[in-house]
Amino acid sequence: MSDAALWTALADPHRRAIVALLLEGPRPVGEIAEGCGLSQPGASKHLRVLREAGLVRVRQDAQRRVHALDPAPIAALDAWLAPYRKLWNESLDALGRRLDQADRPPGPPPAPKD
Amino acid sequence: MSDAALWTALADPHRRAIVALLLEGPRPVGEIAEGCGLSQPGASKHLRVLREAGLVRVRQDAQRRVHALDPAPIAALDAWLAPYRKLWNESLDALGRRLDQADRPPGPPPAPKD
DNA sequence: CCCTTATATTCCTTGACAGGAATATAACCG
DNA sequence: CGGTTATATTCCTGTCAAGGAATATAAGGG
Repeated sequence: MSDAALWTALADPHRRAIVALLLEGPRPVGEIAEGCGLSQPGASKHLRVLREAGLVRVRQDAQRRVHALDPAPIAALDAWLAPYRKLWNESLDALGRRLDQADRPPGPPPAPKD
Repeated sequence: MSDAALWTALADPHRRAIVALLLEGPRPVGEIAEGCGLSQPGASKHLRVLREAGLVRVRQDAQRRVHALDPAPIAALDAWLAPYRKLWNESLDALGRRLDQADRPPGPPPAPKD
């Protein structure tokens, strides 16, 4: 639930692989294990972490437990990212301006760079 | 540089704090340490990780080493996030539809979306 | 040059976590 | 109920990363 849990959940490459796999659709544990080259207990444990981070939800289907992505935490990540995205766009702008200048070397220097 | 380095760098809460602080502007190590409640060596070590992940770049100013965010990895994160964002938007749509239906239980189901 | 400031690195200890093997639990089927 | 499939949990072990203390390096100032 906490922000920290989300980050630590996604810090593991196997768990990112699981998440990527689940993007294609819900899957039972067995398929996830096979699809990611994990042992069954391994998959189970990773899924637990993902579940506790809220990234995944489970639906019981007979003996199978079908796991699916929960979009909410993704939104949280997106929100976290937002302020930085601004920074990134600004820097693209700056790059654009710099390339622009490169075309016409002479002229008044805009502002001291550093 | 690798994707993994980026995730593990951001997995640590102190490092996320540093990144958040640097969002407000470049800072020398000392200020970062103080601003995040870290020891000086602690800050130095975390900054190293961030640097190796490409999240931060350094400019030398006399004895001080001024650290600033590098926007590129943020863009990488954004790219990673993109496919999931679609999922998230779809789910918002679905929620909207469901609420819609709840208003008028009977009636012909709306046309398949896509 | 010595001294001070600013930062980096090393060493060490501790705690978290991943993976494997074995076992426990749960749901279904005859 | 006994057996079978599907999944979860436990125990153990090794690895790795974080934090603290001490020290090294670098740059500047008198």
